[in-house]
Amino acid sequence: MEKTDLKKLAKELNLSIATVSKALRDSWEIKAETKQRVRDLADKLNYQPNPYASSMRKRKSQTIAVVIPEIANNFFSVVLDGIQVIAEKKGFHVLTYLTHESYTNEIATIRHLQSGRVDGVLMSLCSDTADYQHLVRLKETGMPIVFFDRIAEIPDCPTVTTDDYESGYRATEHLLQNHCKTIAYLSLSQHTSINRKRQQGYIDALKNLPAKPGKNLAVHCGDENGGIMRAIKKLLSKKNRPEGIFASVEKLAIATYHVCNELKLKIPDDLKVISFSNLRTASLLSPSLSTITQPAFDIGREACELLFRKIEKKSNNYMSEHLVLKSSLIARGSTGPN
Amino acid sequence: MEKTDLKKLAKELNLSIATVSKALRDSWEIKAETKQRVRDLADKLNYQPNPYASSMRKRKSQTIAVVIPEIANNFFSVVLDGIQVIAEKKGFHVLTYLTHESYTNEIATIRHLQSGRVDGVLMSLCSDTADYQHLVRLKETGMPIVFFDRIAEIPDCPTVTTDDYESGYRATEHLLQNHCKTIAYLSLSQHTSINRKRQQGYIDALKNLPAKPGKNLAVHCGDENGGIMRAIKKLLSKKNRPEGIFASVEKLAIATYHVCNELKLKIPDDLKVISFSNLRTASLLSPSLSTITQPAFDIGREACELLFRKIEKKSNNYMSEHLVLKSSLIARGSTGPN
DNA sequence: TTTTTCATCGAAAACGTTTTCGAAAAGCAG
DNA sequence: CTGCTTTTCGAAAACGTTTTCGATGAAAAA
Repeated sequence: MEKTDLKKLAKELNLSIATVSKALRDSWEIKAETKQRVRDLADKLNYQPNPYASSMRKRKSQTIAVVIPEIANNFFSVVLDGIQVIAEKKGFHVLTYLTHESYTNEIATIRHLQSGRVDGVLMSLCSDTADYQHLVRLKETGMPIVFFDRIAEIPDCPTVTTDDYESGYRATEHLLQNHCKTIAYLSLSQHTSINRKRQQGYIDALKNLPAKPGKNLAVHCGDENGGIMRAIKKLLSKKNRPEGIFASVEKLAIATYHVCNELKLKIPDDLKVISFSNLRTASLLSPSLSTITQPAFDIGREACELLFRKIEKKSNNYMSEHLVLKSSLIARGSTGPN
Repeated sequence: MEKTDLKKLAKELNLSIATVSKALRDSWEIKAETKQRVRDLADKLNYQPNPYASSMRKRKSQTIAVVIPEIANNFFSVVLDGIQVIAEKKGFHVLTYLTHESYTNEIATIRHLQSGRVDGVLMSLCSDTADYQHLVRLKETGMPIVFFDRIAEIPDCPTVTTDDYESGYRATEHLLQNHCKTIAYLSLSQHTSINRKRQQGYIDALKNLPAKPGKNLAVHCGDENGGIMRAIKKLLSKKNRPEGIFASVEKLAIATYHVCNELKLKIPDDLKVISFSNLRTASLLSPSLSTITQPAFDIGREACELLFRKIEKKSNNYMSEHLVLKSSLIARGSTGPN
């Protein structure tokens, strides 16, 4: 069976293409009976309008792009889930692009997105993106962009984040309350917006402590596996190793667990650990992992809804919105007193 | 800055649209010097060809669709990673659709895919899909489809799976060797292809045991959270509860852990557990979880490469290929003797 | 010189929609 | 029967490419 298009329907029905098109879009200029005839045949021949022809004519693609550093990561995959739910509800299609934490990949992807393939972009920066030129250019073409989690500080760009400063503060405070005298802060890179905020929360929490632990131990581990393990092992092998670890991303907490196994360090006795994480199995780990958990699904939902607000009324020049959702600190065994 | 198209470039360069188009595609009919002039201006004006116009004219979209039951799941997100890597290498774009384990969603999605929005489809069925009509119809339009993991038994459709029967057999055998007298098999649904194979492996392993444990305890839990927990709790509350659990998907193992916590059952003393799973934290769980781990990334890669072989030479009518990758059984604490 | 080839380009027709605008027919008032 | 509105439809132009085919002039062959 050949694909059926408007022309075929028109010929079959002795109507013009224009009439068939309008009938299918339920236009008022078409008689009810004609509409029915058209719909019946369209159903019978399983007519599906060609989205590319339609997109070209209407100059909109009914498609959005999601650009994220990685997908094999609970946080991002749950965010994506939230995005998909909203997009589907709006009848939009979702193209996903992975930068794999590579700045050059990010630039190439963003550059491609100028083509008009999508009507809007949802994005989280890769860890070493420090320059926003490519994003500014994309924005200047009129493309609606909403950043989430790892945001770019660009004027008039809506963002969805969590209360990273407060969470960083609370996590550090939590470790201090559990009698850690020295606390190391682990991150992938110092460039990201969230890292700056989380780390600032960490620093300020340390400052406010009456008995200052003094040292500001911030370790930037890079984003590839070998480097991470090495950095952590080095940190934990020092004679004056920290008593607490605050991991700014899940991956670092997992690595810490593995290093502790290797070095025969017992959590939480020898080392207490807390981490930003969306692991659904956090409570089942040995020991269970204390986490600051971000509302990933809601981040996706909200970011997507924000984007659609931009897409639907281009004319909104009221201030760009910055949504901040709350993370929750869940204390578990890895920071426990026992 | 307005978007630049071929017309604009042509006018600027005093050339025809045709010439500009051909120059950009490096056609032999265009003088080298002209090509350079065109490319220079295109770069300067940041020209990006309109993909929809191009797709319409060339009647191919450079896009593939991935249809999966869920994304917030380590297995599927890693598969997606593998797919994306290959697709990007080929210069293709990836549309993802989630069925959320809903058959009606699946039908609607597949129906939409008849529109020609994509050049090929990679798919894993949702758990209660028992009828393949919609897929057969899509295939009959000439759309290349490759199934992975949860496959549809359709003639001439390539598939990528793992050795589910053997793995089911080995997992059961492993529990038997660790002295489980009764073993329950947990699955979401009895409909899926993989479930049939895994369960058959389980059944056959039980049969071959000299001292037959007799009972074939297969429990189909459904796919929503409440039901799963309830089914497992009921199973483990019976006085003659099984000594071993073989979970056919990760989600069921996690639920089992939680139920055991609730019922104060100790793994592996009171109950041994093994599960199909791609959890990266399996070794860090309490106790560490014995798993049959599928090569998710490779499944994605291979499925995508198979799809591209179909897409590139439509004329391949040699037998459809069925790739079977090996899963690996990793024995850990949850089936341990201690 | 005339004819033939070659190199380089442009005109125009697609691809399948959507939309504007005008035409025809039908209804209605006068 | 005339003039007017209303209803229903179709012709045709766009959207931005790609591609076929013919045109042009220059170089090569006769």
